[in-house]
Amino acid sequence: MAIPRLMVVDDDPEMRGMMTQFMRRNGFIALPAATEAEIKAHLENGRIDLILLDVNLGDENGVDICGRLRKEQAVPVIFVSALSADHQRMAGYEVGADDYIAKPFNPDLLLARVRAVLTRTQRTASLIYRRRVSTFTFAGWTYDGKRDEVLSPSGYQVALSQRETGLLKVLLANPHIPLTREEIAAALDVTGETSAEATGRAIDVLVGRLRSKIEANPKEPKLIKTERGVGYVFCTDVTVDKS
Amino acid sequence: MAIPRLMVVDDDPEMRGMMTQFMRRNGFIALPAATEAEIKAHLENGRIDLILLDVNLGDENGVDICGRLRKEQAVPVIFVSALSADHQRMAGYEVGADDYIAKPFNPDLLLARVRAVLTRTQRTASLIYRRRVSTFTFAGWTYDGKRDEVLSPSGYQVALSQRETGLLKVLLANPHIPLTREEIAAALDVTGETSAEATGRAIDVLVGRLRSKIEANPKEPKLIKTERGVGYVFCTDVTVDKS
DNA sequence: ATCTTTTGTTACGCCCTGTTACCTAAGCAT
DNA sequence: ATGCTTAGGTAACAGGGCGTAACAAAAGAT
Repeated sequence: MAIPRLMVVDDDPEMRGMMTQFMRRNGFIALPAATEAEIKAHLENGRIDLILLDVNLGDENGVDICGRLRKEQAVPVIFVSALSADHQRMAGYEVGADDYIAKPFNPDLLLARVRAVLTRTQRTASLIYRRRVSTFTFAGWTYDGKRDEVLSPSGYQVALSQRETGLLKVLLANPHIPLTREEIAAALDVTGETSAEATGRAIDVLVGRLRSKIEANPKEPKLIKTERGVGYVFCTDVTVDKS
Repeated sequence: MAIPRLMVVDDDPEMRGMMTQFMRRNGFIALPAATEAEIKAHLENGRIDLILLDVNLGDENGVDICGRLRKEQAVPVIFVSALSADHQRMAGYEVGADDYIAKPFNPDLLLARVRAVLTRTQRTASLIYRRRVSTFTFAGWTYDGKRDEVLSPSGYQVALSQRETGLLKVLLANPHIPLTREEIAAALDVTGETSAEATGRAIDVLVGRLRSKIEANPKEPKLIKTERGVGYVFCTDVTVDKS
């Protein structure tokens, strides 16, 4: 994909310049901004893949700005703060920040988080538009990419519901990558398996149903593992035979 | 196909700009408009594939405008409204809106709806104007494009009713594309097989009858699949031998 | 006019899917 | 270890979508 375009928002000129330079030196396009007006200007002037947002912007509050941004468009935001107090962290997450990092930060850690958020959002995007018909193989199982059924290692046909197939597709597209329930729900909605906003424990139940069909022992899942506090991972290699 | 050209109609400059930018960033051509005059100007200056229309346009009412637009030309319209009241929603649909979304909206959801409407209208258009007489082959079956019968893979003649033939034509014209019951009904009426507005479960029954004639095992359809909550798909490649 | 064929409607039942509730397992502090 | 708290598994339930048999209405055919 194209070079990621970041926006660095900080009212302290020195910090702002430092971070901008740092991100540029590491291969990103970085645009500095100090005020909400500048943020908006940048957002209107071109694609922005990620915002590094200082929590403390003098008169303006970064958390509030983030809240407003997230209501309008889905730009990923990483909070940067000099105050590593936990309640701040919480406030940030509730508004919909994608991550949080405290000043002074380890530059490598910042890079890692930025890349993580970028690949995460990229992932969902790639997931959404992936519609190719291919045959997938995992742990002896086969899925032909279109039918609502899988072939077990012993060659048995196992019928899946549409929703289960959708979940399987999402997992197959993201092997070894832990997916949150929100990501799964979003992918299922957009890929058009069915509509319906995911509320409550729907994903848990769905995972359970799929496990009961493709796991040898659903009590001890080998394919779809639970990442406690995070979500689910499909922890098997997947080979794709394009057709 | 060409890049879709959208028109964003909203009297709030901020909202208008934001939505315009957002659609542009996602690969569309987006033209902002605030008044009915601007709408008309844009419509006259070039092709418009879809209008995102704010319901509340100060003095003018979006619903009224939509009604006038639809009388003149068949531009798809998605309503955007800050008021998610149901009667508003209904009013929108009755005028002929193609979809409806409430502010503040999930950007991904908006994108999904826009894409859905665009492919839907593109599809029906191709469906309506396809009238050529050709011979179609699918999964060993043959349909000569005019008679009310098909030849089975083993060469048997299977008589179809007019309505069943119409459904088959619609499906043949749209392989691998899920069609809603409304789309099917509309296509059946427009292609002139018979008239009659589709009410209730007519399409379901019709699909069932066609399945019983051309599916080896109607209980496990291989040709006409059900897309739960959506409609039906003809999931077989179709070859067309022009005559 | 009567019979036959086509086509839409209704009703019933099955299956899919999200919600709820309860229980167990995993952390965590003491 | 023991008890407490919370996340996750899952059975049971409910609502709704879909297949389809049976009926009714409409259109031809004889």
